[in-house]
Amino acid sequence: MTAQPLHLSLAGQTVDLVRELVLTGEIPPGERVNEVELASRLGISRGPLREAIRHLASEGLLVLVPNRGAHVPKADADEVRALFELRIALECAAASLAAQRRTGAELARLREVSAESRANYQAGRRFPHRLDLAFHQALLDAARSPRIAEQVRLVQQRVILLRSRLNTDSAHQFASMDDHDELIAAVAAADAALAGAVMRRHLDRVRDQLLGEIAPS
Amino acid sequence: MTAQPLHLSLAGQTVDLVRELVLTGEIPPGERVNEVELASRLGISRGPLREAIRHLASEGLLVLVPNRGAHVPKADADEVRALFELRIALECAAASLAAQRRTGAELARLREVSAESRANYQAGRRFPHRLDLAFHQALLDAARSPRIAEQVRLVQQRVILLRSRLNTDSAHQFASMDDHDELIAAVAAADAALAGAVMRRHLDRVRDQLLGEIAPS
DNA sequence: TGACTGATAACTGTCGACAGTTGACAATAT
DNA sequence: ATATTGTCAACTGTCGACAGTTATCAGTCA
Repeated sequence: MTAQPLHLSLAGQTVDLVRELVLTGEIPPGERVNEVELASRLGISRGPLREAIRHLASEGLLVLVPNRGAHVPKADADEVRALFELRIALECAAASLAAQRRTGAELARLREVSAESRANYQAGRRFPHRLDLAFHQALLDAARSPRIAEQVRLVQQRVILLRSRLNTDSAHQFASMDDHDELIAAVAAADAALAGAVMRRHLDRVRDQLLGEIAPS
Repeated sequence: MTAQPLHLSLAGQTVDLVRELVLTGEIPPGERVNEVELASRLGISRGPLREAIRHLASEGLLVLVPNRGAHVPKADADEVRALFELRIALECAAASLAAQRRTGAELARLREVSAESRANYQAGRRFPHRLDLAFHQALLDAARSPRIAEQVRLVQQRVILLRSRLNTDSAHQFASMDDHDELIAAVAAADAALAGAVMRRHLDRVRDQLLGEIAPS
């Protein structure tokens, strides 16, 4: 009953499992990860767990300290700024590419996500984070740049880690939806420069919002 | 004689070691990596080697296939284009940031590298790849964006892997040095938009050069 | 002669155990 | 009472061995 790589290797499954533990805050920032304890809790050996930990460390979701194991990083304002410089570089490029390459179907998908967001919001519910991610994902699909998409996914994970237990206020949500619609307009007009500029303004706003919630805590 | 984490863990050393094997072409593209053989050749156990392999895979220097191990990826033209879309996004952003943030010392360093390149070239020697890397590194330092710098390093590695045994013709080298000097001018003038644009043109050229050398092989 | 099928060898995936290091606690001296 | 030092427990780093999977090759049948 040792190996069962029926569909996905044990180490591969463990990566997703531990990733979820980190992103949901079940392993809170600053907390050290005990290999033997977590391994027995997951019912696996330390080998695959170690591989999973190393992998998540390469994604930036864990920090490795020699002989002292891994822990979830807790970010300060400087880290937020540095991370958003990377995110802005990637997503602005993606927005420009999307404006140049998008097909009609991809444009329709963007409008679909936007419409669902506004419907949700006007029905009194909040703007779910799920739909925000869906929008950025749809834009990434339209950009059709697999290497950029890869990196954006990794950066988005780290951003999620930052905002894991932060509540977003509704004024900012409204502004975000407006940004999204402006982006759709730029992409529809095939205006690469404008799409990049709008994305930049959007992410600047999101970053400042995050900074405002982190600093005075 | 099992563990000797005197300064760097065995797995950490192995990462650098295998990275060198891949980048120098000692393990050529397409070649499969045999864990037991390589482990015994390095005089270590399979555990640390596996961790090193996984790490390099996360850097894009190896590709993992379930139950079939790892191999060095060999890139086609599409992969070159996709990779350069990422590189352009990152390095253009870095160039713009460098134009905004550079100090006098950082500017002097850029000019120093450029001067050394031209001296080397005019002395009849070729434009060493080492100096090209040094220039991009100096620009990255001037940008002072640690997260972007991290990713640029990883992308540059993958580019090195592509051009591992390609000879660069001297006309292109001359053009590259001109691009570099234009970049310095833009950075010196603190013109972020121009710096980004020049970098984009530079990398477009480098990409096309690479594509020209790969296609007819 | 060619295609199919079963055995076999090579390799990856996983596990349990040992060795080395680190931080904390307690005992002692000042 | 405080600082110092020796001991120890907990944890990470590493190893060798076993289990499962995949690809190759020989043998058989049409």
